[in-house]
Amino acid sequence: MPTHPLAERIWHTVLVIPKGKVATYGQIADLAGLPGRARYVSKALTLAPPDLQVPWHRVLRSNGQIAFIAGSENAHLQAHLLREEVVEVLKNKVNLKQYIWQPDLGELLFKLKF
DNA sequence: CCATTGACGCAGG
DNA sequence: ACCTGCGCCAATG
Repeated sequence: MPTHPLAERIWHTVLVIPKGKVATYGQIADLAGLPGRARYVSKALTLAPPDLQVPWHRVLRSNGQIAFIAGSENAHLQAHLLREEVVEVLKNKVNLKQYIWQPDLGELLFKLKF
């Protein structure tokens, strides 16, 4: 079982997104200290061990869209999980104005130890 | 070692 | 709103 140090930073950052809020891939990369590596966030999420319970469904594209192809199984699952926590999903996308997570940096610094 | 691959982002047109 | 190209870079084969 190989270990993924960079991916772990991503996982822990995503774990801090509150229920009912969403973040973007780029935002998570920045907060995790990996600016410009939005693509890697998606990769890391696929590697996340299930027992960690990473709320991957709270991560969206910079325009609020669900990254999976519209209509795909994954897209439906993500939309479902979001609606379960009262996040509105219309046309495969979320209104970021309304649901974007605006973390308190002090708290973030406390919760993430890097 | 070299090439390809992404659950991306952004600037243009 | 839709499309195209380019930058990005760890991981994979």
